[in-house]
Amino acid sequence: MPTITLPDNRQLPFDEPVRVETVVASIGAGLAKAALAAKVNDVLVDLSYVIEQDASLKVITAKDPEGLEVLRHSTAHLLAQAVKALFPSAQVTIGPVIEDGFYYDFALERSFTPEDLESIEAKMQELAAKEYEVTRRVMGRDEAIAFFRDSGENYKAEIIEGIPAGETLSLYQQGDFVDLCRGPHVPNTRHLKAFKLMKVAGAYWRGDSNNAMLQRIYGTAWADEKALAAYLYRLEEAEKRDHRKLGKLLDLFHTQEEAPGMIFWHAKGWQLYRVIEAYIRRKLHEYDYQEIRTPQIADKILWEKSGHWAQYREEMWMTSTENRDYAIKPMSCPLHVQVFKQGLRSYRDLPLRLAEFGSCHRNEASGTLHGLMRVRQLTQDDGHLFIREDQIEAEASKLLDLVYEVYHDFGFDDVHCRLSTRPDKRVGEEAVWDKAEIALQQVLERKGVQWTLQPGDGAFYGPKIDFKLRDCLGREWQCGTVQLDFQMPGRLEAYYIDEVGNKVVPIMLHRAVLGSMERFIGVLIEHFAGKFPVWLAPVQASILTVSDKQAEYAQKIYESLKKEGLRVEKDLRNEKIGFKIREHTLQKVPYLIIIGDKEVNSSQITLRSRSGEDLGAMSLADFTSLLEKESALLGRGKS
RNA sequence: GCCGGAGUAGCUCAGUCGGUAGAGCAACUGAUUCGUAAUCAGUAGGUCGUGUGUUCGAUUCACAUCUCCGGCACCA
Repeated sequence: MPTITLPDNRQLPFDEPVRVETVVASIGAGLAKAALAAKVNDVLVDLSYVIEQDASLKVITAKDPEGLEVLRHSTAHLLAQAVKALFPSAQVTIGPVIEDGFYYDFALERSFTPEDLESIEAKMQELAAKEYEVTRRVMGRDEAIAFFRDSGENYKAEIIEGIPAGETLSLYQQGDFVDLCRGPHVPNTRHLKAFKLMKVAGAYWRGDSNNAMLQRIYGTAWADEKALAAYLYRLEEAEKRDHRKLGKLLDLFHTQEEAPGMIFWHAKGWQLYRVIEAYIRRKLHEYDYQEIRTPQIADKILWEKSGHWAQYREEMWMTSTENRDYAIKPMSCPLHVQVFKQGLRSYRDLPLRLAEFGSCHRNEASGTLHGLMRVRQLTQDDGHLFIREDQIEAEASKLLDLVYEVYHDFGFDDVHCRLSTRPDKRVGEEAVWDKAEIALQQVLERKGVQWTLQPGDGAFYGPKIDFKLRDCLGREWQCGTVQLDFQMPGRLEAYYIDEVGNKVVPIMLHRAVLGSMERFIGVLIEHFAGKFPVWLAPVQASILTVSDKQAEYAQKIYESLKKEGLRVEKDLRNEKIGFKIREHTLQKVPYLIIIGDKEVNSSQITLRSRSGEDLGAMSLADFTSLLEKESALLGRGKS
């Protein structure tokens, strides 16, 4: 005799076990039409689920986040159904929901073409319109294996073989299409309307590059056409922020075939770079670092000792001369250890904080290169702290402060923090790893920052905390990192003398705040969509004359602003003022200074903001103090 | 590295079912001196990513290769 409690605390008594859809129908016809699934005692279930005991019930529609997930998941099934209809020899594998959509992986002897995608999508529309009931049934594990083997679905059978014997599995059927799935699913394909197939790509079976490559079709699905259109518009807008596009448009940098994965910084991009570098230098000073500079290349022997050769040989660039092999440095840590090792170190010297804008070369796989985000020559805002064991917490904690402070100054408040633990390929004893992982976790917990665990993702010498920022399409890029290392100083024979005269191997904290300068600038460009705040903007103001007559006065203004240390450009061309404004606005210059006869006569300037606002006439002194005030805000104010 | 797509003027792109290519913007020249997002006219500009092959003839077809784009794997 279940009594069902609705979210508004209304109670519905039933005489016997009842299907969710029956309950929903008794609430109202409109709701019954919109219902996709339900939460019974907070567990997401199908509408066909039978409630036997007293329970709470919440009906899920496409308006709920869970409803959207169900919708997307069912759309993935619809995709598989359409593919099977058009390509009977295709085998289905998995089709999960992802952010903003779903994908489904298929095994097929040939590749899907973009044209195939169109016909598959049309088929999906056609199938959805048939308003198939989506039905659920359970099957024993062994029976399910046989079922999928018989239908030629070997990948599905393999998945089920990984499930413990004796378990029962749920299968979902719509028309003649059956798929193994945990569910829940929409009750009828008529709910699937607003979807679009986005792209086709290769993906390894079970995510392992030793396995066969499957064909993955990505799609997106929404509650209605309007939401779908809004999503597509959002993508279009995001593409306009692409740092590669803006890098060209704003004349910041370029890349070319002869140097894949390496950046040619143009004057404006390099100006931006230098401002960021100068900012970091101020922070290094504030946090008691010593900036150093170490060689670009070093004997292979050093890398063998440090462990890099064994772990990362593939990615290291090599060069040789006079029968000696050298590696171009992929990172600075072994070289910083060499600096630490010069002279005899005392426990009183610790913590010793060394920093370097280290130019590193890594032979990244060709398919991974991506604008500024993934390059083969990168500059880390690198640092290594040599510390005693009792200093771990204090130093790691200070690092978190530094990282969050810096990100805040650049206007990033959406930082994803990850703790990565021991990987398969590693050096060092398990007990040391235990200690290191616990230490980092404790620091995170005491700081009270939000973080997630990434098991197996640590560096080969120790666990790490990573800070990730998102690009305009929502892809995450690792920027800052804090890595605890109990291995490398010992491998490279570094030690200090403790209070009682013993030689002790220091612990090393590797850290980068921005990560790679290149990547950080890439994210920064997209974050601001090229509209850099005044302190970062390569050109802070452009001086535009209305006609030739004001050239001399404009030149004077230009000189005095330059003398103030401001980054200004002048545009004295014989062009209409509207044209000049357009050009400099497209260049996203924060302030335009308009000089006409009026300004010459009153010894003033007229100011226009990047957003098109007329800020009126003012003296040069007023303008410089305005810029100064705004620069002091860094990236924390308006952009 | 793997799967798929792409590479044509400085930029954005059109085009050639095999007969050596075109637009807009930019550049250059001239006219215009014009007050808040494009003044007008003219000129010049490309061995169609690279190599090899097929062909009377290749930017177009084939093969190889490089780079880029989207994923996957990787990411000290």
